[in-house]
Amino acid sequence: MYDPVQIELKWQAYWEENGTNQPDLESAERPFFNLMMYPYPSAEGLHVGNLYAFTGADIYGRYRRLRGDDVFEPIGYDAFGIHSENHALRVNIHPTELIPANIANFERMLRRAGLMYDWSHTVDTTDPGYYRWTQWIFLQLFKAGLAVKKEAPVNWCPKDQTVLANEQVISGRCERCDTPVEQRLLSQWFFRITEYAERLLDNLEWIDWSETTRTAQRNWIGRSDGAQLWFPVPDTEEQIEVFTTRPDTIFGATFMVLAPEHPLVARVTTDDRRAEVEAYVRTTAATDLVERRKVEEKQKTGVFTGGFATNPATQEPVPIWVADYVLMEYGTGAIMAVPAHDQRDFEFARQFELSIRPVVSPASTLSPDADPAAVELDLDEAFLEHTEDEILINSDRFSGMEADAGGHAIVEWLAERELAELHVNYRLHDWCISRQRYWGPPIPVINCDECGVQPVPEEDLPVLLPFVEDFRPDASGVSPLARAEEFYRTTCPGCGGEARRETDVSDTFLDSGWYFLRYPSTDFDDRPFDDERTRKWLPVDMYIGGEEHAVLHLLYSRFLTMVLHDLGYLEFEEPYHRFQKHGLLITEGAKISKSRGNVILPDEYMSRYGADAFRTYLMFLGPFQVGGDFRDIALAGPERFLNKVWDSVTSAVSEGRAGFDDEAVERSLHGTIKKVTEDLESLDYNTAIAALMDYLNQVRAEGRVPSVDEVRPLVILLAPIAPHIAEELWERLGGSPSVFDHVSWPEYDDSKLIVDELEIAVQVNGKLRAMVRVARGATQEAVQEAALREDNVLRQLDGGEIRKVIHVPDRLINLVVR
RNA sequence: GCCGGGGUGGCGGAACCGGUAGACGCAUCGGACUUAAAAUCCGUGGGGACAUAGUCCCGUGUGGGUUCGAAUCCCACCCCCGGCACCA
Repeated sequence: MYDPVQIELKWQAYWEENGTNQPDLESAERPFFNLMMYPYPSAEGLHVGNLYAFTGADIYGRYRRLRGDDVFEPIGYDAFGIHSENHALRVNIHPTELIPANIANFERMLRRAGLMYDWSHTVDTTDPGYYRWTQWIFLQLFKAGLAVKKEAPVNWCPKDQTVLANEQVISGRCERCDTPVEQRLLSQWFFRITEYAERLLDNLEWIDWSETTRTAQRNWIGRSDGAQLWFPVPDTEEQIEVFTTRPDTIFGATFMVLAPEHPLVARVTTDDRRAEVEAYVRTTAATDLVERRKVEEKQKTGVFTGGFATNPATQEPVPIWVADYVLMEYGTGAIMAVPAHDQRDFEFARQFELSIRPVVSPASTLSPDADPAAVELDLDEAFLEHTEDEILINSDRFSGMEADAGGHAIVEWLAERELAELHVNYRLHDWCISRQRYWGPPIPVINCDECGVQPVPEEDLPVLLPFVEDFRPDASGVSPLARAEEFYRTTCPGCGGEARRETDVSDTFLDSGWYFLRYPSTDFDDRPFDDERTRKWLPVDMYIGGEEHAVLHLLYSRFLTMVLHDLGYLEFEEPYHRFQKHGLLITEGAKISKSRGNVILPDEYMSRYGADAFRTYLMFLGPFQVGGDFRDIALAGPERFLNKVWDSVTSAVSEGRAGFDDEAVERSLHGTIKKVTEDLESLDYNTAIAALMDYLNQVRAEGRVPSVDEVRPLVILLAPIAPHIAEELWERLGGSPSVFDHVSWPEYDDSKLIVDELEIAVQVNGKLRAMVRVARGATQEAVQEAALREDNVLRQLDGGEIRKVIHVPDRLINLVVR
């Protein structure tokens, strides 16, 4: 009988010895780079969710290989970062010890899962030979003016006295001690990704990605078209700049609101209001961002500054308020408030009894003889929706105009006085890459009192992460590296004087932003990526990964690729030809997580059923791109299926019959090849497996022993999904190993799919009443004649007159009597 | 609130462009083999009515609509999952 574990060990050893999975990176003729998102090597080991994703990607790679491509399928480890560091803190083992052990464990598990990895080209982001080039990329951005240092708020836990990453703040509280988190201003490094916002958005039009992923990126970049407007502050030189998507509503701007951090707050505040305003600003600063943005508590807060600005359209003075519902990091940090047409402004106006002036209304709701420049309206809530016939009202000479056109006219009119211009605003922020942590690549700059910020010379890279026994973040709010004197004390590359190294490390997303560029070039240690290798293998042909990275990782890696392209290092500006997301694996209807205690260990299942059956099951339980429900009882199906495949092929071999003696089986074979080919191409693995099961059921019908020719194609079609058993059976069929080296994908013949006679559905008034056998391509007359010979059809017709006949050739006929 | 995905037997899920709903598999039940069990094989398999083969009615979240014909298209609504969220 079939012993999966033995066979799997045999073939894994064969692949390893013969370099089966290592394409010749120099001379491959049809290079195909099949990439999957590399994992973070957790202490728990390989998660079934990881394996689900890798298996799905691997099947596609193996399929391409059988189609004749030279497939390069590498794997690596995203081993730096907060995840790894936090885990090290929790178990109190130094990451330099913990991470290599985790990686070794991962590699062991990955090797037994039958993945087509080229183990001679792996990447580990914590290897100095890798992060040297991560630092190099930082330097290229620095030199191009795309890496800048500026002040930004960070999350600060006053009890633990440490900086927290956003991921560590759970509903405004520290994940460790539950203390409400505060904001602190720190000087940090940013990559100016906003410079690339438009290009990142434009290219989404043509890259071959899942639609949902492109939509997610579009939303994240968040382009808004509108106008920049300036509200002068009387008796000063100041103007308050605002961004709005509704310049058409400017006549309804009855007050202004500044974010508490806005630089003009102090300037516009009058002396009698100053104490109150400052108190408000201080309170806001002490509240964390997450808490501050909770929208559920509808109560708006804010204070009047005592100051006024001039509405450039009405020339009326409008009061200036400060409120935390205006965010400094979006737009200009100041708004013109139009309570009649913005729900937030409306609520604020109601609460503080500010005036509300409607300026847009559907024409149909106004009385025909009313003057649109003087309409009285009482609103219960802001009027937001757009109607076909909306016109401007109470807007001086623009009243009566269609709203959109009116908005344009208003901007043009104000532009003459340099008080307005059209403007595009993005939700996307610059990418903060500084981390006040230990476990990451040190940011390669040196601060000199004389020369200022100096980049580390490229020949001095890598800046090694020193071993620091106590890697805990501390009260200072700076990286633990700031306590390592032998690390930060250095000399200035400019003047040679005493200087201090940057002690922050960079974000993990910088490590993962370029790892795919490294894979083909891991054998070069004097360059991040070799030009020739890169030209041959990149951009990535197929990238499969989780939707959770739809924005951050996929956006950052697109950005870095564009920058490296602009700097002349890469010929392409988009890193991935095709990206497909995979679905989420759940179990018994619930999300898989450690806290639920329903984590599934692939190791156990692979020992019990073999990697092939486990792979087959994972791909069979639902559509790969949607996900599915893991129930271990259902593993029995794929296990039986592979057993039957084994049984059929081995008995076919011992009987040794060739050819096709059953026309129906041959036809079914061609149908199966067609179906499986199409399904693998579109990643519909569940239905591909169903088609293989179906075919097997047919060749085995009534205890039949199939011929060798009937099962040989089956073995090849199965190879991407269950590679070990396919190798073994291929060898037993007399093929020379590896099946992936010596075989081409079966072709189907359309002419073999044609049947002479088929069953046609007969409907009466749209309801199925009978099936009739007719010749293929039978005419409507012939089909109708056959249908009218059926008792049941005649009974349903009940002698009535046939008023209409719908005939779908080779499929259905519908007789309408009514 | 906004964006995206989804709701089909006891369960996981099929169904191209509107054309035989429930492929394939799991579980169940019945049978064969066996001293017995496991494994294996054969059969059953949405609900209901009349009914021995059969025939009819109902049935793809809910209510309407378009059509000869709707799981599929349109309108309104309910629920679930994921992401974003005071974005001006």
